[in-house]
Amino acid sequence: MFELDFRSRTPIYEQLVDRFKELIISGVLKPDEQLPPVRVLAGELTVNPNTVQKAYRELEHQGFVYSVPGKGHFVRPTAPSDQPARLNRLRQELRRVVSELRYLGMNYQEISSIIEDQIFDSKGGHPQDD
Amino acid sequence: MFELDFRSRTPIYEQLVDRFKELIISGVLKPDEQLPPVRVLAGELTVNPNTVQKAYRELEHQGFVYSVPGKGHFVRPTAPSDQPARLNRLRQELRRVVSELRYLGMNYQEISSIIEDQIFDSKGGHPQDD
Amino acid sequence: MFELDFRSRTPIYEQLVDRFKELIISGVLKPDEQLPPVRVLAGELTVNPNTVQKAYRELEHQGFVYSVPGKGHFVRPTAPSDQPARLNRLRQELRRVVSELRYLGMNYQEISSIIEDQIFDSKGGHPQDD
Amino acid sequence: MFELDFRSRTPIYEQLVDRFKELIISGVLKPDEQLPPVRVLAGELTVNPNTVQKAYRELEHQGFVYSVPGKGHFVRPTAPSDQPARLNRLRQELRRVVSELRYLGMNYQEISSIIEDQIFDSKGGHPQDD
DNA sequence: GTGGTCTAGACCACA
DNA sequence: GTGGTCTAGACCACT
Repeated sequence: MFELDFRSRTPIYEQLVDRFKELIISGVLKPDEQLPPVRVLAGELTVNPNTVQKAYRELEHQGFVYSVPGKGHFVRPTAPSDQPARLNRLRQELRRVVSELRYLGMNYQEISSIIEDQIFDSKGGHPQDD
Repeated sequence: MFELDFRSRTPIYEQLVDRFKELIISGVLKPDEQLPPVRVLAGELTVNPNTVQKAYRELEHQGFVYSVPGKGHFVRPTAPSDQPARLNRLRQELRRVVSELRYLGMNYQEISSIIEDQIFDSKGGHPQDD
Repeated sequence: MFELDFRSRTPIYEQLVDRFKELIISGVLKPDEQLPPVRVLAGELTVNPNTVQKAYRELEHQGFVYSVPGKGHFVRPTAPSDQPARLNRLRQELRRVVSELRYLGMNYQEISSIIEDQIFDSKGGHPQDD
Repeated sequence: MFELDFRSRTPIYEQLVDRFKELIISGVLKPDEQLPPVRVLAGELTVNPNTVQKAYRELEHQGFVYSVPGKGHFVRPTAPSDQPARLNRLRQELRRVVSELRYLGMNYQEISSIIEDQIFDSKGGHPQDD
C-alpha cells in the first residue's frame, strides 16, 4: 500500500504526504473518509509516530485533510482552491521540469503523452469540469 | 538578476543551480560563455564563496558547465544526454505536478498551454530537433 | 585502515573516495552496509568533517553509495552502469598507464599477471558474469 | 600535433607532459632529438612560455629528457630505469583502473585487448626485451 | 585573479 | 546522533 523508500533522500514524512495526496487526488480515499490513526499507520510502516504526525499536519496545512481533535484526520471533501501561491509555485515547477526534460532530449510528443495519461488516470476518481 | 530566498527551505546553492540551469536551457547563457567568477558572484549575492563554489560544482556534476582551474566556469556547449536516471526522476516529478495542478482546479487547456509556451520559448535559445 | 598522505597533491577527499571505491569494489564493504558516520571518520583520521562529507558526496555522485539524511551513508547494492563517459576516461587512463609501465621496462607477462590477479581478487567480493 | 584540451581540468602543463611522454615512448621523438624550444612551442600552442617551461622541467624530473643550458631540451636515449617508486605507483594505478573497469561491467576480454593493442603499438617505436 | 582545498565552528532538519 | 548547509577565513596551484 505505502511503498516507502527508506533509501531515498526525500524525508519519510514527505513521501507520506505525497502518497496521501495521490490517494486523495485519485479518489482512492473518499471525501470525509478517515485516515489511518497515527499510531496504527506508524506501526504498520514501522516508522516513528512523530513522522506520521508530521505528515498529517502537513496535509492539513496544505488543505487536503482536516483534523477533529480526539477523533482523527479526515479527507477534506472539497479540493483546496483559491491558493494562488501554491498554484504559482506549481506552475513554476511545471515550467522548470518541462524545460529540463526538453533540454535533455525528450520531445514534445512524449511530454504530452505523459501529461495526458496523468490527467486521464486522475479523472476516474475526481471528475472535474473542463 | 538572481532572486535568492534566504528563508526558503531549499538550500541557497540549490537555488543557484536551478537558476543557472534555467539560464543555460533558455539560452540566455551561450555555449562556452563564462559564468561569473565564484568570488564575484558571492560578493554580489552576499553569500559565502563556498556556497557558490558548491553550486558550480553541482552544475558540473549534472553536466551543464565545465570548469577550467585558474580560468573559470563555462557553459558546456552540448546538452547532457544518456542520463536515464535523471530522466526518470523528472518524469515522476512531472506526473506529480500535473496531477496536483489538476486537483487544484487547473484544466487541461491551461496545463497544455503552459507546456507549449515553455517548449516554444526554449526553442529560441537551444534549437532542437523533433 | 585508511592511510592518508597529507603531503600528496591529490586532495584528501579524493584519496578517501578512491579508498572507499576499492573497499566497495573488492567487496570488503557489503551492499547496504553503513559507512562510518561523517564525524566519527573525521575524528579517527583527524580531518575536518567537511572533508569527509565532501568525499561521501562525491561517492554518491559517482553512484557508489547512497545517503539517507539522519541515518547515514550506505553502500549502493548495484554497481553503477551506463556511464559511457566514465568508461572512456578509464579506458584512456588504462592505455596511458600500460604504455608507461611498458616503457619503464615491465614486460607483457608482468602486466598481464597484475591484471589477472586484480580480476581474480575482485571476483571474491562482487561476483560478475563473463 | 598537440591537441590540448583547454577545457579539461587536468592542467595544461600536465597534458604537455603526458603528450611528450607518449611521443617519446612511441618513438616519434628519437633519442637525443631536440624538443621544440620553449618560446616556439609556446607560440604555436598559444600558451604561456612558463607553462611549457614547467612541462619540460617535469619531463626532466621524470627522466624522459635532459636539458643542456643554453641549447635546449633533448630526448634521453635510455629509458629511465630503477625507479621503483614510480613503478609501484603505476602498478597501484593499474590495479585501481582495472578493478574499476571490471566493476563497471567491462569484461576480461575487452580489458586484455586494450592492453595488447597498447603494447603492440608502442613496440614499433622502442623495441624492448620480452 | 581564477578555481580548489581545507579548517573551525555554528545551526538546522530528520528520526 | 545523523547528515546537510552555511560562514569566515586561510592557503595552494595554475595562468
